Amino acid sequence: MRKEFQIFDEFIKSKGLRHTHQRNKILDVFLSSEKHVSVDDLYKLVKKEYPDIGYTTVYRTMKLLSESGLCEEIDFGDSIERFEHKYGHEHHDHLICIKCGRFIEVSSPEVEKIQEVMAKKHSFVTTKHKLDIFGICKGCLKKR
Amino acid sequence: MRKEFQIFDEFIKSKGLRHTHQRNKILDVFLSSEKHVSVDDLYKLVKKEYPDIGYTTVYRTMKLLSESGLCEEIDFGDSIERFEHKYGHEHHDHLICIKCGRFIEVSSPEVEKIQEVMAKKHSFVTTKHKLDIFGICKGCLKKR
DNA sequence: ATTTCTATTGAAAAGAGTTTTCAATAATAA
DNA sequence: TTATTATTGAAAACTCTTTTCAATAGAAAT
Repeated sequence: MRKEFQIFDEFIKSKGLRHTHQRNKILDVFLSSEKHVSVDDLYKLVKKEYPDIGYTTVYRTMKLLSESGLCEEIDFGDSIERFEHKYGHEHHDHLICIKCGRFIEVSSPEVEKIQEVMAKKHSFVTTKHKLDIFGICKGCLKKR
Repeated sequence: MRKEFQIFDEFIKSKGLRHTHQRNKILDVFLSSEKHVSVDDLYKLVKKEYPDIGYTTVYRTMKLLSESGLCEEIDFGDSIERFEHKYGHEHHDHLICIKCGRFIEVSSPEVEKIQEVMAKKHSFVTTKHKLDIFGICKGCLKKR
């Protein structure tokens, strides 16, 4: 059993919630999709394998997964909520193509430093940051 | 007359659009509010001075201002579209307080460098970036 | 000035995505 | 097995954004 299921089990227990087939199946489908999925994306994926699971349950389960720390709500500025895998994934930033919408996950330890410098300067206690770099990707450049 | 009105005039002309009282008044109110306003925020401000101007017109005028380069649509992740002054304002990043929602505009030339390094690494041609640093501000820290 | 043409306006409706409601059902403890 | 109550799914309600459409008002031509 993947570690993620244990984490979710513990979260469920600690909150006094209940185990359900739906929740397990939704977590399973989420884990097998290594992308940034919206509720609707995930609902469609879930539907393929488990047609009886409703949209609302997917929505609510994703909120629980967020709370449990297994995923994180991200925002690419298109007003659609997406969920990113969090367990076993280092913090990273995004390089987003404004032509095709594809993105690359990148790491830059330098940003951590900037975060700290800014924090000191303005007496903030910082918790996290989000850096999105926009541009045109290799593929889209070729197409021209 | 502020330079912004000239820019807007030129934009209007170049697009074959028309001058209207409403558009001028909305731009005027926007310029006098040095904050990040949502359409609704701005509508309420406009309403105070010009009660006959409708929400839709405010909405549409902000789209025009964005096109003309006088403002930029920004996104603090709360699914509300906000507009930031652009003319006469350097690019900056945000230090956002997760307690009170207030933010500080900060500059960090280092991020530009990171952007370029990332670009080269992944054969991207980058156009811009967006860095939001989250944390707890001075004021909120004191309140504890 | 007046007429003509058509961009603009504001109210209302439509969209799009998110969140809540509620009766039926299913998970857990007794 | 029974009792309790969290969960589910469909539908409705919300919230913010965008479009529609008939009436109005700019701007150009007369």
